[in-house]
Amino acid sequence: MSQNPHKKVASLQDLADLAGVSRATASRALNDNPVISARTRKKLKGLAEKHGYSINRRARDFRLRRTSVISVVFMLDIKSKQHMSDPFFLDMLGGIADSLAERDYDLLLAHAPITNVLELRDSRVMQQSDGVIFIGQGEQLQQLNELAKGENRIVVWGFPVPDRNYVVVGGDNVGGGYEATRHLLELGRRRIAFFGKTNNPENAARFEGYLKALHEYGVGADPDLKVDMPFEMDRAREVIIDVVESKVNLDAVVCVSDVMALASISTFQELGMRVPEDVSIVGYDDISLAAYSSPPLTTVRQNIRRAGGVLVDSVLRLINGEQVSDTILASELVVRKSSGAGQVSATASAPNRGVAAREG
Amino acid sequence: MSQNPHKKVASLQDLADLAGVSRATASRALNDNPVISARTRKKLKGLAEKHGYSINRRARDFRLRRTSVISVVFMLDIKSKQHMSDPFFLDMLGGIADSLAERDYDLLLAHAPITNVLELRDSRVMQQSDGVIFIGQGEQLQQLNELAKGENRIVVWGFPVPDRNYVVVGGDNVGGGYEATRHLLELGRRRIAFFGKTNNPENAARFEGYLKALHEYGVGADPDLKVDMPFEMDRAREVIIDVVESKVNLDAVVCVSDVMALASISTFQELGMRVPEDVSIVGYDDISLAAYSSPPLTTVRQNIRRAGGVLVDSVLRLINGEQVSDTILASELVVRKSSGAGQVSATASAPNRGVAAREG
DNA sequence: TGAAATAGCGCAATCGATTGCAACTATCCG
DNA sequence: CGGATAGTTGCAATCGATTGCGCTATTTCA
Repeated sequence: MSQNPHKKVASLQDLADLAGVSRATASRALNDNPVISARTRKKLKGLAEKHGYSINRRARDFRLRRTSVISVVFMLDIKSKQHMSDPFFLDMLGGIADSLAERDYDLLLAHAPITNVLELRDSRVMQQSDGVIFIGQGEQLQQLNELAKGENRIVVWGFPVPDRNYVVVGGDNVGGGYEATRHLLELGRRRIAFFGKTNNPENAARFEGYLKALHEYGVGADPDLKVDMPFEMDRAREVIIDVVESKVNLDAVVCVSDVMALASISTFQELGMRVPEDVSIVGYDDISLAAYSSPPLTTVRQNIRRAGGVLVDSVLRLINGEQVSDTILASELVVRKSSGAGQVSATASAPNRGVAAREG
Repeated sequence: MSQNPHKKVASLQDLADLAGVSRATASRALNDNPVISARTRKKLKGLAEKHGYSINRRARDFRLRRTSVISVVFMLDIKSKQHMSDPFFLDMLGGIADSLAERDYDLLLAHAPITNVLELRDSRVMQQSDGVIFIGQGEQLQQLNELAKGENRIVVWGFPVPDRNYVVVGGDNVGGGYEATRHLLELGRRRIAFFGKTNNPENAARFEGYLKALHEYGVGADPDLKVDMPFEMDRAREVIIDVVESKVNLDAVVCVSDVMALASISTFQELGMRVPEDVSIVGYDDISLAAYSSPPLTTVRQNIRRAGGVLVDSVLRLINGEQVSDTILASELVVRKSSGAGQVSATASAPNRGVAAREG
């Protein structure tokens, strides 16, 4: 009945009046300040509940000089489709958004200026948020590092390059590249190409894993088999066609993304090559379509949603003044067979969740 | 040299002191209040520029009792991959994020509670933002409408169902379904299936367009050809297999999404059917992979980024107290041929951008 | 029993802006 | 030359919370 009395309880003052105490007491009671007696606290919390009052986050943030906002910056141009259409990013964003919501933070979404990340310095991304998560390092390692200098609230999804001013959370790219390549080697392939630009540290690490596997199996690395793929799929196709027409001998491909792998499959098929009989392909990311391509795509899976959680966790701990160390999340090779049978997971590289000691 | 004088100019008061005026004057000057003389205004703006001062948005928002935040709610569960992995959503989100940034608004990302949208009522989505954009109506038309009741700051990407309490921006689903089907009819197909759940108004509209085209060509609609596809691709495959094994005669398929179309293609191929020789398929959305599948996918394209802009525009006008009417954005059939040649666009359905008169 | 310690709460300043109203200063005109 | 008018600017309240400090009772202990 009296669920909602006469006037709305909109502010702390209203609530305090209702309880016959001061605003200060009301504030302390709701915040579990131990200086307030249990009786008073209970009374105020009860009233708040009853009248559907909850404290005004904006006002509190204003008073406490914080924003309760974390910026998320995609380092890949959100306008051009270069990479953004990759479902990978949406999964990542979903993971981050959920984790932030749980911690009662808002999310400010942005994409990096293509020319220079430093332009962000005077933007809302840096000025109106408590912390920043970058997805990918892009090709601007220097500027990103410069931007992070002196700040202590920046976390980056990517690769732990030396001398950085930010905390890194990343997949095990070396391990992923290694497993992907090893899988092909185990299948008996020896002319294994690497498709992808290695001008960013993540792909470079995957390439390193690729080389490592080759070496381990005593297979020499042929420079012709390292193909610098553009992000845009139109142009990637052209490059593939070039490669095939130049008679480079190849029987397998490690791709830096599923999107590229799928595009490669269809290009090869159009050129009259059979997949996987003539050329066997491994992707990266395990996007949902990977399972339903023909043939189904074997790929390296990263636990993206979990990664989102770790990113959030790291940035919030940073803000909180804690020491935070980097995190490398394990990747997992997902092997799929054309047989149409189910999919089989195998070999996970070692997890390595480094957590620094917390200090009171 | 004197780029950055002694102490930081952090507040309006600092700036006012510097200029020898009051805080009030400083505020008015920066906000181009005409009551301030040009000389004073220029002086203050100059000082602000010189000292890198910009007004504190949080404080302003607090004073003005607004948030400068627009919530974006995905009506498809962001956790399960059901539909979320569809690149469609990321494109949409990108369009919205950019438009909001241009208008100096923040974005609060959320996904709808699966059980009941009404749970949002007491959440930050409704309470701590100035307006809300829903992406998709989900299957909760009633609750969504209930939630929107009395509010005047809600815009939904979807289908304009009758008696709604919100503004709708949507694609021309009837037109899209129609064009897709007509394309297949023109190819001589007559046993055209429709793959997709029609329990939401958008897909129902596409189905309506499908029926319309059939009717126009004098082809009867066979209930067996309307297949209620689950969102999850694993189960969708099973359904396709069922359909094929039940010997339903079909020579073409209209799919409600590209993801479903691509999964269908590979399933058909695995079952030994040739695409497009035996069965011709049309998708919906034109995700980037559509162009690079084998065979390349003919599909219906919606201008997603533009849609994002229109959504933002609509919700901001609503907040501003203006009258806003619904918008239906044209869709376009993108025809792709297996030949490997370029792609050809054809036939756009009529645009229909309804804009209500603005009132001073 | 009286002084000191403690518990519980209120006063009032503060965060950084906006804005109605009052006040002040030129300028203008009869 | 005096008052009216218009053009500028300042005063101070306000948005909704948090928090240092001080003030009363009440309890504790010698």
